[in-house]
Amino acid sequence: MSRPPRARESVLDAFARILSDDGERAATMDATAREAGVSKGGLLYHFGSKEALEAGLMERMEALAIDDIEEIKRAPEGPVAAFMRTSIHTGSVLDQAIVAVSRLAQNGSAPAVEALRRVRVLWEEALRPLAKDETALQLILLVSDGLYFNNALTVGSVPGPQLDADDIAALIRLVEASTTPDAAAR
Amino acid sequence: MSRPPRARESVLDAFARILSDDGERAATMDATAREAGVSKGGLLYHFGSKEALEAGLMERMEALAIDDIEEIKRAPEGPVAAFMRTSIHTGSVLDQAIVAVSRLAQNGSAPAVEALRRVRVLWEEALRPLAKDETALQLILLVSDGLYFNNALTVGSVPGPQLDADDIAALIRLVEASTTPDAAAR
DNA sequence: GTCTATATACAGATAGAC
DNA sequence: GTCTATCTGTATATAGAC
Repeated sequence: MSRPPRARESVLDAFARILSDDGERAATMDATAREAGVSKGGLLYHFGSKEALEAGLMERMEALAIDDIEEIKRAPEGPVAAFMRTSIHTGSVLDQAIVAVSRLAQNGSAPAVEALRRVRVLWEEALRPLAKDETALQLILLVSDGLYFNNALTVGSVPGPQLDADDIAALIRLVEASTTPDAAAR
Repeated sequence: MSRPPRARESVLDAFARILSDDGERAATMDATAREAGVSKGGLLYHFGSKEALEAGLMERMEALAIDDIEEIKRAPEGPVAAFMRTSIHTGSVLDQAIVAVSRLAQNGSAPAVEALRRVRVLWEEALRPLAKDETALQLILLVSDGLYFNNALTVGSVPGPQLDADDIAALIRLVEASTTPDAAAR
């Protein structure tokens, strides 16, 4: 838990940004080094291979997800609403990390698929006590996945389908009404 | 509308299969030619560039989607249930084409993003008359997107989270109850 | 229409100077 | 710790034979 070197963090920032904004093909070690302001040799001092760089990103994503789940549990609007609200593109570091890792997963990285699945299980466990049954729980998670999928399609300068704040609020009310046992009693 | 050459179709089959099963990085022109049983030169006779190959795949996806929507409209179980059921991984050619194009979209292909958006609009238009309001319509589409996202994460031999037939049936009932005006009257 | 051979560019990774 | 220079493999694309 010692503070990590600044250059190492800059490299991870750059790698996540390029993966999420421009896609996996663009996220070369060369482009990552340039964006981070270091040379390719400098990058390779901190991450000895592309695989190691990807592993570093996944580790960061899981740490951010664990923090996020603790925040969501204490959210005044309730965990379900907070979870859904943070599933739209907020531009948060966690958001970016999840989209970045999902790009790796979709290009054949088994460790990335496993890391995403672990995070999904953490969310399931946090939200299960609030859902009226397993089907309701899956509905909440699938809507969140759908929001992420739409975020993830937005590459380069072409925006995907967008929902505004009112749309999201209405969607959260509908999902809560369908999935939580005491929705009518609120 | 003349019948397309067999070799051309084989190439598109192979390209879609590799994109969907192994990811964008694996879907090289070399691997596609090998899988289709033609040489690289042979492939390049039908598709003069990678861009042309991608465009060919998108055209096929949109044609399949248009057919699929007509089928869904006439489904005995109702369009919403039929739409959701075909959103899980059925291994259909349309399924494979959509996952394949979404891999291109997530690697920076603007035409792929636009093609997927056009298909999404077709689904919206087909399902809108059945949803009680716009929020309900978006819920249906987002759950479908979520199912696709989970399919899409399944690369190589690592399976993503899976729902069995009973889970899907329960999910369809819950979504229909939340989104269609006459659900109680059934 | 389909093939082989080849040109050009760029990826990941190594060696070794500073 | 960070750099430059370089090796090796592989991607897209072209040229031209059959």
